Amino acid sequence: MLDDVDLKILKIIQNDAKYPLEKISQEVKLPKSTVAYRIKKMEKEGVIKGYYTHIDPSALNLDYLVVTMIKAKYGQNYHETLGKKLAQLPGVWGVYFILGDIDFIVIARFKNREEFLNNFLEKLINMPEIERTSTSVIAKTIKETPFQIL
Amino acid sequence: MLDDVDLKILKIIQNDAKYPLEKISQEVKLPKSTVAYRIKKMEKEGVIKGYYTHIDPSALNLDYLVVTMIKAKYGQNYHETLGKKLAQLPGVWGVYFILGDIDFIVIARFKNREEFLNNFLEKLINMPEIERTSTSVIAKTIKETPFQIL
DNA sequence: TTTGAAAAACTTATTAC
DNA sequence: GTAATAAGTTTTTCAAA
Repeated sequence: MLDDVDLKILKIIQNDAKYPLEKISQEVKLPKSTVAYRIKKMEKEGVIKGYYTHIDPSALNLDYLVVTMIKAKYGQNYHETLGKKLAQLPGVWGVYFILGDIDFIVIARFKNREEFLNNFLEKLINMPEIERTSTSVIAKTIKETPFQIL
Repeated sequence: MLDDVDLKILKIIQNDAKYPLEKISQEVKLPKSTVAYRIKKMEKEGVIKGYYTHIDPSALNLDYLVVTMIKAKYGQNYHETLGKKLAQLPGVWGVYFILGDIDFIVIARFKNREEFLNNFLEKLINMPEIERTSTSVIAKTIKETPFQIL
């Protein structure tokens, strides 16, 4: 479905969404219009899902990061509803459903401990689908490049 | 440092890096040149760290996702060196240093179980700084929007 | 730091192959 | 799917406030 040229294009734009068509065309040695055609096609097919601006969280004082492990209560569709609820909590950017002793890993960002407690942990406690939770504070983000996949 | 207009601009472009200046200028009710000036300023100051293309990992068959918990051996600068080593492993996009029983949480993406074993786990095993590891397979990514912070 | 206008750069549309 | 050109947009520059 994707050939080498597509991959080369993706590799170029994944870290620089505004990289000019002209330069891409030089690097892949195809005319601008062809590169444009291929990019549009990948957008339509869902290979390219969007173009994001990477904003430094620290600039907004979002320096209180946490990872929370969640075990859901055993029951019918607890996982389904709980996953959705977790994804909607303010500050939460990552919700992963995993196989094992824990059911969910949630990664979230807050301004400070108070916001974490009031906007997040307080709400977790009131969710009936949750059996237990365990939160760790992230002391340092060493790497965070989810969209760098090539 | 950032005023309401800056925040409004960031909010618009965080999910659409290619949103035209003209439309932004209409929405914040300031001329294009002013909006351009502010964006450039935020780029220089590091508030805006880049523009990424969101590529669907499934399009590249990167559907084997894992979360690995790592405990480092007790020692001098094990954490520092280990953190760097983990960040360089292929497939790894998230490395978080946490406070608690575990030292690192690593999130990575592979094509299949074999690539995970050969390119990742095999290498972990050979790192002398590691005390023990525990890996969970992510059954479902419910949310993953690290750069959506506004 | 803001602004408007002009220039430069970039993207899209069109057509043909 | 590729390619060339033309048309249309968007971004950048710049002098002035």
